Amino acid sequence: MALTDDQTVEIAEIFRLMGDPTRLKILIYCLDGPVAVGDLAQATGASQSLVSHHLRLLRAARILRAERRGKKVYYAAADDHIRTVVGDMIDHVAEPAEDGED
Amino acid sequence: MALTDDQTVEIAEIFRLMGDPTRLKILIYCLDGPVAVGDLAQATGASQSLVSHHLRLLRAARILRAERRGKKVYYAAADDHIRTVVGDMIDHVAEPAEDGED
DNA sequence: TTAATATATGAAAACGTGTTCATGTATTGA
DNA sequence: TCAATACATGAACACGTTTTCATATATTAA
Repeated sequence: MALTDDQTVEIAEIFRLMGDPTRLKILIYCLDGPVAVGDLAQATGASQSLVSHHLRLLRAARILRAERRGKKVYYAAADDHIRTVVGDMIDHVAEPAEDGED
Repeated sequence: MALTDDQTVEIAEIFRLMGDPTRLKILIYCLDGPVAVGDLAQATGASQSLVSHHLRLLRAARILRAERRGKKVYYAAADDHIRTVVGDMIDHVAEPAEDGED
């Protein structure tokens, strides 16, 4: 599986966006279904403004997608790859360390 | 699957480390087996010093593990979760975009 | 021990990112 | 239209990170 330089940079960009605790919390809350911005702010403990800023980045990278219903805007994971990647990482952290580490 | 705050921060840290193009290139080259530092520098086009700095971070986070053989030090992915996460992400980028995006 | 090769590390420069605050836009209901 | 709710955005501050350069450590061979 050979990647172009652009593809590598694209993947790095997605990982980078997942690499901030506030953004990752937002993302995890969105994994199981659409969540409104206000609810994300409350769940994460971050300000509404900060959540919106992060949501814009996650949306631009196609990690989340937005859908307006009336006054509220609901965000959800863009696709199953995102869910799988985060799920794998959760497994990685949950699992006891493997043999031979330092 | 509920995560503690510490676990969320730990996962974010791993994603963050994968989120730099130079580091991600290093990581991808290490996915299929141990690679020496000098070879990583040549493959990525980064300086030996920069590669070493990045390797230290990847090692500290248990994303890569090091093994010395004579003068050379070989780095490889620490476990299968790492391989799986990167593999999923490669699929994500390779796949055509899903329906309904903007 | 000395030289050569391979890797690691400390400090500083250059650059980028997360967060807050104030304000703007969109939607609904009266 | 006016007020209220929900979300988005621009600017600026504060902070952290990537990278380079010089130098140090480890291993092997002579």
